[in-house]
Amino acid sequence: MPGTDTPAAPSAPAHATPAYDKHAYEPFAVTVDLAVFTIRSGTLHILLVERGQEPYAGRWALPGGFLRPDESAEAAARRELAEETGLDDVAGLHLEQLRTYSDPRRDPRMRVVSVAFAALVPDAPQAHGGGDAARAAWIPYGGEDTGAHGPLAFDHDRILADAHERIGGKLEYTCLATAFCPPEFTLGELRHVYEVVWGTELDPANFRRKVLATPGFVAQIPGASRLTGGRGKPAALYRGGGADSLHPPLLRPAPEPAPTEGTRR
Amino acid sequence: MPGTDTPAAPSAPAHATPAYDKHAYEPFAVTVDLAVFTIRSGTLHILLVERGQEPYAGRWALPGGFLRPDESAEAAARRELAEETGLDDVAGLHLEQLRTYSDPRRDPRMRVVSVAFAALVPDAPQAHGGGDAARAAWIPYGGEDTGAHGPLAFDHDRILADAHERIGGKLEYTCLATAFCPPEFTLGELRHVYEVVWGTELDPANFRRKVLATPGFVAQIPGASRLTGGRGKPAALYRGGGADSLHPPLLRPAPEPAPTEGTRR
DNA sequence: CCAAAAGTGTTATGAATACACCCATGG
DNA sequence: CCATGGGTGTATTCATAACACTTTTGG
Repeated sequence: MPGTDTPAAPSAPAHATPAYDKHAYEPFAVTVDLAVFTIRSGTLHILLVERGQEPYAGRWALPGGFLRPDESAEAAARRELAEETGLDDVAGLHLEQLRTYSDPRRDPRMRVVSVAFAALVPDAPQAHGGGDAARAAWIPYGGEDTGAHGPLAFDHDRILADAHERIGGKLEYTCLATAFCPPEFTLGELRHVYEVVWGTELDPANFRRKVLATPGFVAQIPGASRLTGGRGKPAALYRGGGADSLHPPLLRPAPEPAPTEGTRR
Repeated sequence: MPGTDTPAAPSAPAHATPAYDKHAYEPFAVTVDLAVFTIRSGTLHILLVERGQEPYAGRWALPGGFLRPDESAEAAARRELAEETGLDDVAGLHLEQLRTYSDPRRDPRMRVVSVAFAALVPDAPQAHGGGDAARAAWIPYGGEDTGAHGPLAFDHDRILADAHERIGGKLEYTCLATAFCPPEFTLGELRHVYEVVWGTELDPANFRRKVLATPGFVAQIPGASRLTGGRGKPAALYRGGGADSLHPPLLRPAPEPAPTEGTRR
């Protein structure tokens, strides 16, 4: 392992320079798993595939696959993202490493270490057939309870929850929210991203001010405007502004009462 | 891969239930690498080991090692932490997964996927001999430039920089700083953690108020006080308060002038 | 007495909140 | 004309930053 030559690797000759004995150890499979979020019909959706085989046959699972011998986890994740969503412009999508799940018993078949990623897709393409045999679909995200998708296969409920938490947190101090939006969007749509991911309501006026006061968050498209939802005044259109960090941050409202414990502040 | 049974795994029979063909693929080695920080004589230090063999013989590297067949990356990291630091109470130390580094060419010898961790040690034990053959030592952290430790082996400069950035960020919105401190500490010492990690100076008065106003950040030890650095008034002693999140956050001062670009608000 | 650090107080500035209010559109 | 959402204005509240000042120690 890069780092040290420790006795932790049994029978690995510490002096072997060009290569270790590649088959001296029980092999690890390394995979990527993807939590792909989008907003469809006003709510948060997640891309899932239905498993055809045991274990967990019939359950929903996160899309994913093996690392190929010559690709990094990031490359594998982006490849899977393209395959599973059927999109072409995958290059521009937000894709971010979450963490690695390595419990020895997370897959009953063999030792599988999985690098999990979170991805955001602006406009969900059709449920799609997918490049793979497995059926893929956009499923409403369940949140705390496992919602419409029921318990997922393997440790994917955990991964999904971690991914949601990460995305929600990143909205606070980055301009990530625009990654959920089409190239041109209204401030109402941008606000809706926050509301859907956080599960809260935000004051439209204050949100507007905050976003506009942050240089580089959004840039207005001069003449353009669009009707949203039929009713109401046409809204000005914006593009992402190039910035990626948010100073000062846009903190989500604190989850009011501490459960069974002391006062806050 | 938990998730889908994709054709991404060549020659893996999709119907094989109890086990894949374990040796059908080029094996991946999975390791952990540790960025272990501490504060020694007032500055940030990092635990490094000196490499004895090629590649990168003579260079400093992050401590680390292989995952054993039956342990998770977290377990392996904690085991390595104990081995390399020589500490016993490793159970209570802060250890957090950073991310996974998987570039196909990051180790010239073979395919190595490494799960990196960041750890904090309150009082640095002696430089120690270490359980391993390699020499280990606490080296002053270099920051942007590679400082005293020179370029590290493999991609460890990158890992170390990522770890430092993560730690610095987490100080903002968690109570992590107490993990750098001994069980009993003064507010000046706690402030020093922030200053050393962030590389800035903080107003003692405001820092004090902020910390005390956050419920659960610290708890005063009634009668106790201690002299710090010889000079000055004796300071009250505190313990960690059990909370782990910081609401509202303690933001680090913005790095003053944007390099070549617009005004900041 | 002086330097240094702990600890207290005060003020000014800026941000977030919670509204009230007007505008433009579809029904 | 009314419901709906966009957009503007404003007052209150809260947090922070900046800095003056007192206290307690070692030299």
